[in-house]
Amino acid sequence: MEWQALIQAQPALAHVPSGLQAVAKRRKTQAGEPLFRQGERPRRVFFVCADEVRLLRRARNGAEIILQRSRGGYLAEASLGAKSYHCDAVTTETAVVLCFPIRVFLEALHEDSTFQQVWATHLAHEVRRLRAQCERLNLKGASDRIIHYVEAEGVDGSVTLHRSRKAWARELGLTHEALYRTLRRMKAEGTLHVGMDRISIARK
Amino acid sequence: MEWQALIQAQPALAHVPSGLQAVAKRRKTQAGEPLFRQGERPRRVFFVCADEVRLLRRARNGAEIILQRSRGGYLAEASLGAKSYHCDAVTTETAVVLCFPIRVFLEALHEDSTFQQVWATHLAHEVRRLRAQCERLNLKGASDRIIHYVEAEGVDGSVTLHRSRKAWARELGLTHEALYRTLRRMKAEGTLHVGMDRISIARK
DNA sequence: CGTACTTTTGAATCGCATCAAATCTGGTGG
DNA sequence: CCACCAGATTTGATGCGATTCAAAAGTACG
Repeated sequence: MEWQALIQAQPALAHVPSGLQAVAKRRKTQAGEPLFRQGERPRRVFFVCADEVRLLRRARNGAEIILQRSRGGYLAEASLGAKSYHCDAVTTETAVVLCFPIRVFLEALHEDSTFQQVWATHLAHEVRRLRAQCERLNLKGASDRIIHYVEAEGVDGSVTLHRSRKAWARELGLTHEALYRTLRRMKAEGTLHVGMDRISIARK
Repeated sequence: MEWQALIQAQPALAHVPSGLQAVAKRRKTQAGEPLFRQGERPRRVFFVCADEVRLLRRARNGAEIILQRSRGGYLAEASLGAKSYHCDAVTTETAVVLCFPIRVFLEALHEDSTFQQVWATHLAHEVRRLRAQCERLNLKGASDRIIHYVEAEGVDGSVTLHRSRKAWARELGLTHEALYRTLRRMKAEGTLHVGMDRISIARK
């Protein structure tokens, strides 16, 4: 497995100890293939490299309750101390994931204090990011969410978008139509500077 | 400081090593008092015991960007590895917080492997909870959010609410009016069983 | 008993989702 | 090179549902 390229594409994989790298396995899944099921004893930790994996529960009324949609990053971090998975993990498309045996992962955390610290830092950053996103999603107006995103995720009132606007819209909890329209309006109002992939808030 | 009572009220404070307990200080703040400011070097980690503390940034256009509203729990976990705070922390009312010196906190994490593990587990659970909440807030309908909440936060299609419905509405990203109305409608439809503080989803 | 807050219901408004469709883009293969 | 296709981008018209404003009744607490 070519870890150089992996880390290049996924910075969150940096600092994974070599012993853990050695036992990690890449896996390409079929669409709808389950990675694990609710109630099973956790045996692996996953990292989503491409496409999408969903954590979900089946509600009593038949509905699918999506707990998380992951398109990159660690999956089910909480399964590291848990006795059993508390939800299902299924791929919506052909997904590419890394599989780490939980036992080795825990050993690595326990023995490698650097990795331990990197892991805690990773989790803390994730917590911060998610809390900001929750606050953002609590805003009702589309323009409020856009401004919040730029101020919270960007630097000095300016962000670079690395993905399509459609994907951005989904992260903002808006339809792409609403995002396009609001961007146009804010640009016209002079509230926002909109470049190809650079969005800035007009100062005052 | 009576830690027994504290842990009783705030389970997240369990497993804090005695050495760290010893140097923690309780602090009652005035309304609007800043705990720290953006750019400062982190010196303390905080735990909100009562009332509310907000993390925010000042946007260039003058708006206050709320990154997090905390009404209980650790605050600014990410400041543990950071060179500087990346936002302001201000109290909206008279708040009660615990202050831990960061240096001692880091030492405790480094030397006490149990605490280290408890901390990582705490962060992982927080990540899981927050991801579920983000998915929930992406749902457009009020009833969808209610069902999602019950299935994700409850057990076997049933939750016990420990706070007022008004507070619940805010967590769901709804006005309290919308929540009351939707609960009434779902109860009438037979979708939901609504008790005093117990909400259950009708099975099929 | 009065005050502050939650709970509950009503009516009107507004903004986003939805449906629809045209244009533009990058990539694939003939 | 051009034809073609899938996906992103952009704009329009419509409807629904949550917000907003308003107000009344219930509840906890000193």
